[in-house]
Order: sequence, then C-alpha cells, then structure tokens
Amino acid sequence: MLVSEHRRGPVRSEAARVAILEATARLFQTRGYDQLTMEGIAAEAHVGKQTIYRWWPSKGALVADCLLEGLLFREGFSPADTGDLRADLIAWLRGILAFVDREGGVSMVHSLIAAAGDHPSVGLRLSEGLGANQLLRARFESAVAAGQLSPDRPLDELGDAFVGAVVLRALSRTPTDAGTAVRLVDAVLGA
Amino acid sequence: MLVSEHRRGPVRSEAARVAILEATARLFQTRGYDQLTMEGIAAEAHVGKQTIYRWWPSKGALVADCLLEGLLFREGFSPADTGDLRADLIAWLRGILAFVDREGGVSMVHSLIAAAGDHPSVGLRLSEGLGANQLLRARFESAVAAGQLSPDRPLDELGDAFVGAVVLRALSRTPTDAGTAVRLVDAVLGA
Amino acid sequence: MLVSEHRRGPVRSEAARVAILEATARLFQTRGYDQLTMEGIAAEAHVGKQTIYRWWPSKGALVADCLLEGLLFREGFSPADTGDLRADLIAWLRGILAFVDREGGVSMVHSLIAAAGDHPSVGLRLSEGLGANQLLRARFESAVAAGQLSPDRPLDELGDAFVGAVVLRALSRTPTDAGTAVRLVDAVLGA
Amino acid sequence: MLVSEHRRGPVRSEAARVAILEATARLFQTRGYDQLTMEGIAAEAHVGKQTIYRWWPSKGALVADCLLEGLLFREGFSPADTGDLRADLIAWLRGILAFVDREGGVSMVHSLIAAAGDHPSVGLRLSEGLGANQLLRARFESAVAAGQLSPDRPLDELGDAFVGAVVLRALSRTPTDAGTAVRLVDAVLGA
DNA sequence: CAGTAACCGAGACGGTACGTCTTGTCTTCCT
DNA sequence: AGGAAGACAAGACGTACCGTCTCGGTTACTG
Repeated sequence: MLVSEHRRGPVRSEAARVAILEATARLFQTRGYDQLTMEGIAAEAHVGKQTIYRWWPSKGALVADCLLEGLLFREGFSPADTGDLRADLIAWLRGILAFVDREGGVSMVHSLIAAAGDHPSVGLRLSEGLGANQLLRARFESAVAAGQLSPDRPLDELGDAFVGAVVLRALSRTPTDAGTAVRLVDAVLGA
Repeated sequence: MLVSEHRRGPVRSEAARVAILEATARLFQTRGYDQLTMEGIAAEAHVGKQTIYRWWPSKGALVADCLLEGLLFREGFSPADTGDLRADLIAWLRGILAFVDREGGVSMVHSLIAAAGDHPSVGLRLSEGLGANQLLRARFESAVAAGQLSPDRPLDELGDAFVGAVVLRALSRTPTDAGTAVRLVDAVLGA
Repeated sequence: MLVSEHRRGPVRSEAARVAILEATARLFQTRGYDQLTMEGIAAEAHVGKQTIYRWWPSKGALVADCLLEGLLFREGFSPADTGDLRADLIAWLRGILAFVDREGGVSMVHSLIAAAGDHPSVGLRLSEGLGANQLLRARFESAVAAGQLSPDRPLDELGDAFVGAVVLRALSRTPTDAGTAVRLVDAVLGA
Repeated sequence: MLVSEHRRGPVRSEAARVAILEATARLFQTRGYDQLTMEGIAAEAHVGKQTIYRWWPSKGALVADCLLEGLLFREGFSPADTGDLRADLIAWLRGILAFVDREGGVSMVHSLIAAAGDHPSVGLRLSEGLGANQLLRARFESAVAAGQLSPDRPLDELGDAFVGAVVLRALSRTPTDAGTAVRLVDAVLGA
C-alpha cells in the first residue's frame, strides 16, 4: 500500500535557484547589503521577483543562504598549529584584520552585520566565516593538550571573545594598527 | 576691528531640536531602528522634514545624537568593585545579559547595531553604553593594582573582548543560560 | 446506435469544459468581469490553467461562451403583444430598466460591456440578451401588420436605437426614473 | 477681519498636472485604454507615480479628466442646420460612423467605453463627444420650431437613441455600410 | 523701523523599491 | 494524450519613504 504523499506539478528550478544566489552574491560583494535590492537581484538573475519571494522570505534569508553555499566568503581564516598558540593566534587575527581593513573588507563585514540583524543565521555564519569556529576550537584543544592553555577555559566562549572583539572594532570602525592583534591576544590569553 | 561674522534671521529652534530628538527616541524604542523613518519622526515631532535635514544628515546621526543626550540608554552597566574581580565581572555581565534577554532588549541592541552600521559614533557609544568603558577600565586597573590581573594585559582590548562577545551573541541571537557569564569570564580571564 | 467518429487518446473532457464555464459564470456574477481572473477560474473549477488556455484564448471568449450557453442571462426580455405597441414597448423597457437598476444589475451590464470590449460576440449576445432582438423584431413586424408602425422604418435599426439608449444610460450611469421608459418610447416612436 | 483659512506649503504643480494629462492622452491614443498603465504614464510624463495617485484615484478618472480638457476628442460632431432635419442627421451620423470606422476609430471608441466602465463621467463625456448633445438638442429644437418634428418627442431621449445605436454598433463591431446612417435616421424618425 | 535673510510647519515633487497579483507558457506527474 | 498542479519570466499594481524644493508665515538682526 503505497500512496506515498506526492506533489504534482513542476519542481523547483535549480537553474533559477543558483542564478538567484549567484546574483545575490555578486551584488552583495559589489554594492553591499544596503544597496542590495530584491528588484536588482531579480534583474541580475533574469528571474521574476515572485520566484525569489516564493522561496525566500527576505533579503536577509537570501544572504544567509549565500553564506551557507560559501558564495560570499572564499577565504577561510584557519589558525595554523605551529605549536606556539600565541604566535598562531596573532597570525590568525592579523589575517582577519587585514581582510577587514582591506578595500571593501569593512563594508563587507558591515554588510554582514547588517544582514545578521535581519536574519539570525547570518550571525552564526558570520562567526564561523570569520573565526572558522571549529578550526579555532580545534586549535585551542591542541593548545590545551600541549599544556599551553588551562583546561578550565571554556573554549567556545574564548573564540567568541576574539571574534567579538573584531566585530566590535568593525562596528565602531576603530582603526587597526600593527599591534592590535598582539594586544588582543595578550589581553585575552595573558602575556 | 572685528566685523563679527554674524548671521541674520532667527536662530535654531531649541523646541524643534528637542522635539525631534525625543520623537526619535520614542519611535526608536517602540518600533526599532528599521521601522524608524524620517517622515515618521517629522510627524511625531510636529516638525517639517526639512527642519530635520537641516541639522542632521541621516537617521543614523539622529540616533547617535539621541545616545549622546542619554535619551536611549537610561541604565548604565558599571561593574562593582568588591575586591573580587571575577565575581564583579560575572555580576556585571549578568546585568548586561539580563538586559539583552529582557523584553525588547534584543531588538534594542539589534537596532543599535544597525544604527552603528549607519553611523560610526553609534558603535562607540554602543560599547560605552553596554560596557561603560571608562568604568570597566577603571575596574581592571584596580584589579591590576590588587595583583589580580597581570599588568601585561592591554586593558582596552580586554574590555573589547567582553563587550564584543556579548554583541556577537546578540547578533547571532545565541540564547543565554545561567552559566554564560561565568564561562565568558573564565574563558577570558582564566579560571 | 451510432457510436461513430472516434478519436484515440483522451478526448476533450466535457466535465472540465462544463466546470470551467460554470466557474466562470459563478465568478462573473459574484465578482464582475474585472475581478474575474484566469487563475481564479482555474481554482474554482478545480482545473489546470493550461486546460483553460488550451480551449479558450482569453477571458472575453470564455464569457462569450458562457453567454452562448445561457449561463449568464437567465431572464429574457420579450415584449408582449397586446395589440398596443406603445404600451408593450414601455412595459418591455421598464422590465429592462428595472433589471439594470436592480442590485447588481448595473455592474452586470457594465461587466458585459467590458467583456464586449474584449470579445466581439459578447456585444452581439448583449444586444440579444437585453433586447431579445428576434422577439423585438417580431413585435415590430406585428405592429407594422397592424398599421401601428410605418413599413418604412428599418426594424433592426429601430431595435438598436432602443437597446443602444439603454446601454448608453448604463454606461453613463444616468439614473432612471418612472418616466424614462415612456419618454424613450415617445422619443423614438413619436407620441 | 483677517486670517482667511489658508493652506501652507507648496501648491499643486501645474506643470506636472499638464504633463500627466498630456502623457495620458498621448498613450491613450496610441495604445488604447487597456494598454494604458499608470507606470507608463508616469514614465512618459517624467513624473513620480505618487504624483499621479495623489491627484487621481484611478486610470479611469485620469482619462475622464483628459476628456474634460478636450485632449482626446479634437473633433466635435455637430449637426448642420440646413432646414432639412433628415438630411442633417444623416450627414451628422455619417461623420460619426466614418470616424468610428476610420483607422483607430473603433479602438478609440472601445477604449472610451472601457474607460466609461471604470469612471462614470467618461460615459457622459462620451455621449457629448460623439453626439455633441447640446448641439444635437439645439438642432432638434430648431426642427420642432420648423414643424419637422413633433413637439411631443422628448429630445434628450431622442439624442440618446441615436448615440446609443452608434455605441451599440461599436460594441458589437457590427460593420457599417453606406446605408446605415439613412436606415438609422429613418428607423427613429420615421421616413 | 523697514529690509531681509534664515528659520519654521507643511507638504508636493521625481524617484526607488517594496511585496502582491495576474498573465500566458512550461514542466512534471498522474490517469 | 489530456489534465491537475503549479513553477516560471514578465511586469503592473498601489504604498511607503527617500531627500529636495517650494510655499507662506515668523523671527531677529542690520542698516
């Protein structure tokens, strides 16, 4: 006895889905989140507006999906493991800060923060994108194993502290200098 | 003989200025930053739109001014100094997290984050409003003097780490539990 | 027993055809021509849109078919033949004007006029539906035979004049009074 | 005794009003009523859509205003007064029928009928535009004075009968031949 | 004390984008 | 193959705000 609940009619068009996400990513990167419009995306993707609204409730959800598909963050910021936690974290933070300071980096982060305001999962992905949380946590665990980090430190919160500080700088547009990464690591880890 | 550069005509109306800021604060608190519109503010303040645009360039600037006037944040979050740094920080964080979790707190913080995206100084004021930076720094200095905190730790960055972690939680709407404050303090300070 | 003429494959579904026409009539009468949509008809008839487009080119054609099937006009307005042409015409016109003035009558006629704009045959059917042209012409012929109407009057055009005047009133929403029918008959026929 | 109740603020822009009406007339004549869109009018008039909606509630009202301004009907169809009522009416009807049959004439009338469906006053103006009602009535009065027309005939309804018959022909797209005007006059007036 | 320049409220203006609706075509599965 | 369901591209709908400009009317300094 089969019956298997079945829908009739055409199925979601993968071509349209991809075109929409790619158009969104393209426009997000070139114009930023605020300038991103549903109409612009529809035009760029050669798609009817209704096709967007059928599958995504909002601009934020669309950007969140782009993040999930990895269309916005090409680069991952994974901390190296040279055995020296402090050096590795400094290097990792410098990478992130360089990205943020780079042409378009600030506005990129700002756009993501704005998008996070509209859609919760963007915030989660933002942490992961910047901090590569899993990798960061792995690095911390390695440091704990090596005796460089007290096992008492809650590692997720430790990651949040670093990533949060970076986000806060971006929010307040505090300029970064050469020593910023070092100071931040020393502040949190102790010198 | 100083020609005394002088303007003719009436001078800026204090009544209008105050009405606009108060209308902005009122609408910001009830509807949030996104729902805040220049037209709405003008109507609420019984003021012409031009009177707003004459003195403020943007919605963000208006909100920033509200912050400066103390119309948005009634409460300050100042850490106590009982001699026990860890306990004081935990208490302070709990206060902030309770505020954020409270009815309307999340959206308040989100609105401020959104406003910060539009206007840099909102970001600065946000840090200060949440973290009361001066006070926090003072508490850290007291801890250094008491030998509870290594003098090597850059104190500004230490504050950023705490406030940043809170902002990050708000951004990703990560739910808070009873242990969050403790874990965050232990993560950053060491247990 | 004449099975005769058989196509293979499924043949046009009579059930669908009828369901579509009835849905159209139902919606036309309740919502009017402007509110009538292909999507609405398809939904009301539990039919795919394509099934409509396969057999009818437009909304107007659909309404025209409804008229042909007699699904829109239940009532016919046939002039009586009491021997008194003037009285018969006045009675007949009063019936039509009462229908038009009645609840929903104006919008009914307006909808038909709109449909006539989209599809020529609706216009023809409109004349017939309102004026019952054949019957009206028969009444005129009877009057000619009775010597009440000059044989020189072109009878089709005479009918058009009456029906046209009614349509024009509907178009301009000129209100009707008790004497309208009398005046119209006297205007055209002479008192 | 001063203080006459006064509105403050800018006054309605005559330039915009005229541009909108002229754009409407232009598009109405070239594309017809159905193809006429508010967006198209706004674009053609170089005007924001809101400026249209601020002053006109609908497309029909806009077309009605165009009629009132005389932007749609250049030509008036005024019956001559040669002393021969029948000949004058035939000539007048031939002019109208020629206009309707002419390139674009049918669609023009159809468009006006459609517009009349949307907006009552278009219907009134339609009668006037086609029938020049005042002038027609004046011609009838002259005929009554000359003893060519019974004083018992209600003259307004007489005009309606003629104009209505023409509208009805346009609605049903009944083709016109050389004798149409003659037959119509004879039908209504008697030979 | 008249002139005049900048303020004020109100709100119309040209625009952009919104989210919804309908059209007519296309695609998929089911009977 | 025909029919139901419904996704698709297109584009009009009417609304909400944007930031600018234009009105009269109202100060308050200047000559």
